Amino acid sequence: MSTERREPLDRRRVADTALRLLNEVGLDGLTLRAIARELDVKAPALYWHFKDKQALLDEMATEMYRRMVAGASLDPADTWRERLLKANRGLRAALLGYRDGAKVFSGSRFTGIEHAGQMEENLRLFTAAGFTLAQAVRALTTAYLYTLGFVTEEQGVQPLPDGRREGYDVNERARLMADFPLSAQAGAEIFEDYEQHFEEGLALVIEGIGARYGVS
Amino acid sequence: MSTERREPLDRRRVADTALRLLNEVGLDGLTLRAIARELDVKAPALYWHFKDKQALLDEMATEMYRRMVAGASLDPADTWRERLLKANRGLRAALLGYRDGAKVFSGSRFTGIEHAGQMEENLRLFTAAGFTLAQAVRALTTAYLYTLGFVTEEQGVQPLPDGRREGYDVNERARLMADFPLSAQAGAEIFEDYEQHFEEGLALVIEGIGARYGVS
DNA sequence: ATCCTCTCCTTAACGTTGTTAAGTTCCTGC
DNA sequence: GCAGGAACTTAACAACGTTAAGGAGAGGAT
Repeated sequence: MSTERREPLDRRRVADTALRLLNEVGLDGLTLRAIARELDVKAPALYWHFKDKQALLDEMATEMYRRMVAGASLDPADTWRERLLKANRGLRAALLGYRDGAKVFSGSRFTGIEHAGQMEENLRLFTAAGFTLAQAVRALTTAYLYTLGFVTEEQGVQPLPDGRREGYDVNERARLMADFPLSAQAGAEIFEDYEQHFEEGLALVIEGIGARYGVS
Repeated sequence: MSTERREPLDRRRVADTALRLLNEVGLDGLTLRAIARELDVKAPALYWHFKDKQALLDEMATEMYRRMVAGASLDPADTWRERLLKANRGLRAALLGYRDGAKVFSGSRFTGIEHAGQMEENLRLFTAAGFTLAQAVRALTTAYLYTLGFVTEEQGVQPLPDGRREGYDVNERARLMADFPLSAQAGAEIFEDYEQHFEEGLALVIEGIGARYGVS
């Protein structure tokens, strides 16, 4: 009777399974018991590999980042503008790839220092393009924080790729805001077409970097 | 023996107390039982005023916003640049005023439409300054999302006004990153002097708005 | 062969959490 | 004096993160 022993878990496999489950049940439904069940193991077993749930979430965030980097085609010959566009579009896509992706990501910390590779590459490209190190850091983080804020808000309104959480019907909203004509009219500008609005905001940030730091 | 009856709670008073408690115990410690205790009431009593905990958090976010608006000195004669500076500095200060303020804020939704007043004012100022409505919305939200992302990250590293969460010692970090010289050197640019770095990023966004939309 | 030790997991349990159901008290209008 | 609603309490539930204790199996040393 099936004496075959499952081979031991490791942090990566756990994080991998947890990320898959995240898309099915969301962050609220992501309990240690549910993750353990998926791995054919009991919940306390996870404590052999992680000191607590936050450590598991940290590993999930790190794994998200690994996949993002792996899926990115970063050409060392990119201009800094292209790099900023690619990196932040890639980040947004990566976060949107998971339910509550932005929340998990921004609530966690990377395990290890793998992420430094990508950062180093970016800083190298920017300094080579004429930025001081301080300017490079400011440019990259400002765009990064904008993207993180954007997707956080986006996923707050649209937790799932399809469908919209209740309370954000644009017509209903406009009716309530009859006394605030501009705000009412702005509804479409806020709650529709996130793709294009993200691009526009990112363009603003990039434009600002070019203008303020005088780098073309 | 003290036949005096406490006068009934209301949503505002509950949210007010919860916000005060938030600063003492943080979001994790903010349980319904703790809030109720503070109000000299049992936990289920809160369900008379709120349908669930999220509704209470929503009211807290709304109250945070109310206070922010009340504490802001928005001159209708502001230039759009001054307005963006004031509004976003004010937002950051408001969020930093509470432990986990950014998390509570971005995880919640406003109750009612009070917030539309401020928004209307901003849109009016921007359109009067020559922005189209779409541009005005994009300018305001881009800055808003940057600020939200910034403070979220800031409070992730520095949950309390003083002291720093473990794992972010800048020297230790630099040692680990010996193989990534630029990243190592960038540590100070990332984890020190949030005040100034916030200002610099905000300046970038504002500069981008001016440049891209051709409004001086 | 026997014993030891280390890895990896299970069983059982603890305290706490958000939430619901049912009952209680007090005030108001008729 | 009675009905009814408003504003609570008491009691309980299932589920959660986490800990303590122990057990199965592999590998090496004696």
